[in-house]
Amino acid sequence: MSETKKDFLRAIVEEDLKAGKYEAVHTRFPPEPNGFPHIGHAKSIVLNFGIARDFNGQCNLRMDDTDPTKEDMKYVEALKDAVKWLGFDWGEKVYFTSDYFGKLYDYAVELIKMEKAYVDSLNEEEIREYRGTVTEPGRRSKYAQRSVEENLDLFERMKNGEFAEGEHILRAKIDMSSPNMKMRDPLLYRIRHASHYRVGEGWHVYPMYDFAHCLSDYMEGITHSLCTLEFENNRDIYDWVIETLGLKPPRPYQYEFARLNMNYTVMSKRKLLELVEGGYVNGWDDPRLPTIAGYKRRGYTPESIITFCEQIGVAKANSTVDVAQLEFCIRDDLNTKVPRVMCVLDPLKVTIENYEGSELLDASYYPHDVPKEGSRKLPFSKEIYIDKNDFSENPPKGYYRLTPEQPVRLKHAYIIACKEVVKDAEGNIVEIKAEYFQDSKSGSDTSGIKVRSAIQWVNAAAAKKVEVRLYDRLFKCEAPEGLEDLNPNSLKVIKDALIEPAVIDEKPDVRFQFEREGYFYADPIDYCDDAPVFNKIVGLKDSWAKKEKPKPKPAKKQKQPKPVQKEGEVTPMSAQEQGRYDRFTHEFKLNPEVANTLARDEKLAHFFDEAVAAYESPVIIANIVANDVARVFKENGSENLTFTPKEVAQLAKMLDEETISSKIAKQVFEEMTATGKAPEVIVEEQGLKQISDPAEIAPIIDAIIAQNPDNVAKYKEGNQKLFGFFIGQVLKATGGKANPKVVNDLVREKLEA
RNA sequence: UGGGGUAUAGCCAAGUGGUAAGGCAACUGGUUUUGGUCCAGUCAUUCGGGGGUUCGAGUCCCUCUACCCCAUCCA
Repeated sequence: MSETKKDFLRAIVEEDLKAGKYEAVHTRFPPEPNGFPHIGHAKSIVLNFGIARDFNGQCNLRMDDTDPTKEDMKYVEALKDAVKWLGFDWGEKVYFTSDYFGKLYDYAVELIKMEKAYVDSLNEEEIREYRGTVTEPGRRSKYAQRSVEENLDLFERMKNGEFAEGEHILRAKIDMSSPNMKMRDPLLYRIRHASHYRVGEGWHVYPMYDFAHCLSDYMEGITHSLCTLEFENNRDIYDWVIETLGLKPPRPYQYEFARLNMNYTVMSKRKLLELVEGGYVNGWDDPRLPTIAGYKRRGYTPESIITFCEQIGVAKANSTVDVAQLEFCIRDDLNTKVPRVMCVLDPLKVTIENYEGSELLDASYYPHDVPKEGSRKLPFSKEIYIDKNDFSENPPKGYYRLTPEQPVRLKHAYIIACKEVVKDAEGNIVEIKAEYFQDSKSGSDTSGIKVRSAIQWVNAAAAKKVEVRLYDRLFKCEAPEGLEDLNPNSLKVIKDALIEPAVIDEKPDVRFQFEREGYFYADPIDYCDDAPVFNKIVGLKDSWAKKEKPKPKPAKKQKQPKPVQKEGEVTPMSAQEQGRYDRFTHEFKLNPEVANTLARDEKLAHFFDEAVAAYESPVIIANIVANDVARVFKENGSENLTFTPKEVAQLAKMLDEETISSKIAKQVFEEMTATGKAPEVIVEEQGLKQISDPAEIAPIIDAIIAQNPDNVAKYKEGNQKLFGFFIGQVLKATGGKANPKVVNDLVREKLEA
């Protein structure tokens, strides 16, 4: 395992491995081949293959192809391409759920024989109706009573194609009134007289996801089956199938994580398809799309996508990642990799009136801070082009580029100054007449002229014309709903940009940084030397653009008077609960909150009463019961307790008599729930008696203070938070046994001294 | 509405009772022949709200709120 922080899934894997639950980890990436993979798939690929790599395990690539009406070989190829492009290896072969149709069928037959599955003959509408709703239980179909023989016969005839689609269906016999809708006799097999893209015509029944997936995982020896959050409710079926079939361990377990969402784009198959089929973009590999093919065509590197997936982490909270995070990853990757060249997107002619002849300038492909070798020759002469943005007749404040008063350096060449601005009839600037300073040549500048910026340029005679495709976000708002949110300016094509000749003649790379513009990629499909085409991958960060037109700040975050949250109504207590509450507050003088917790929970209240009967210290006992015991009840249920009310009373007694501190009491209670030992025994065995003697504690505090001079200083400067740090250190040094009250007093005394 | 989940900065996200990690974004300043990179620094008295337990709570207990998922013969 690398030094990178572990996400919760890796933590589970590590623990399972350590506990010897499995010999090795085995994951799988299981897409349905019914659409093109996008960056959300990349997250899953990086996760599944990444875990396998980190723990020296394996990851299968499996096509989950159980719906013959939707799947296609072209998607299989696209999925394979995506995994390969990202640099992962699926080993010997690609797995297909459709390869298991035979075995799956046998498992279904087994379920029928166990009377755990039946052929239902309700129609679609009836099935829906019988299922009930989220608040009302469903009811079972009368066909659930069919005999094993009849079910076997029917199921076989379903397979043989003797029935029409929808006439019969195979269902698991679970529980039609389960609070989990997914468990109300889920559908296992449906009749489809369709040709499957891989297995062809042989089958007339096809397994459903919930039946096929868990068994496919099992048959492949998968250990950790990772899927997205929307399958949380399906986990019960996953476990039911494996358990009911009595499959031998080791068996796989399902874990869920949040799927990737990103702002300014859409990720759902349906919406992506709408964009492609509606012609809003140019195919599945349109560089504006979040598809893998799109990123690839745009010029993103697989490394940058992988880094992105690793950076965003894996968790269970639904979230939307800022696309700026992805853009950072590709900039960061390309910065140290690609050559810098000069391209003028919006040319403005500059004639250097005092320059005669021509020369070839030496120009490194990489800046001083990129440790790579390589250079080209830059032809220079009288007529050049610069970008229109790099000249301003009436410059705004803070403008560093060329103006009538301000000279500028031509990158790798000379410093020039504007002599005259030539305009057309409408007043548009069409040309700049300039002069150059002979002794300002790049690398041997003795002119002493200070310029604020160096701009890109191309030689008019030698430059090549190129098409440049500028991509912006596909949608204009962060959380697009539909087509109406499309950004009308997401694609801007510049037909006549000018680029320095070496890019075409020497081809030092396929990706470039166009100096001061951004990163660009020679389009892998449309590019040819006679008509070069470059895609903009991502722009450079541009702090000038931000300064020039600051974004409308989203309403400065001013201290708002915290929005008062509406409190919902608390359900009133029943008469019995009210009675208990009154008794607890009056007879035992319990804190109202604690009394409330106890009174509302029958089992806790009972436990409390029994404990108080054993040792009359109601307040302490109530606190333990309402907090710690309540936790155990919540986690493990109130049956099969490993401790008794009497033992809790004993624990309270030790607390009451100050034999142990409340911190140690928690620890002892943990031990009681884990081992079932009596509290006195635990305290005795582990020597947990509280240390209250200041003489014993003081030297420890002195040592801690001596070891942490920095923190002592910070504390004295007023950092009150550090007080807790010192207490923590002292308690740690004493194994938690020091009396925290004594420690508090002593530490304060010594620190203030 | 029954059930299952989730909530830590503008966006992700660590954190298993003892000083609120890290990345992105943003903002200072320095270096710079890219308004890039790099470097230095700033950016949560507080973890959805309210109570409780504790010497000490983002972490334990109670409660409320908001959002997501489930009633496809899709996966």
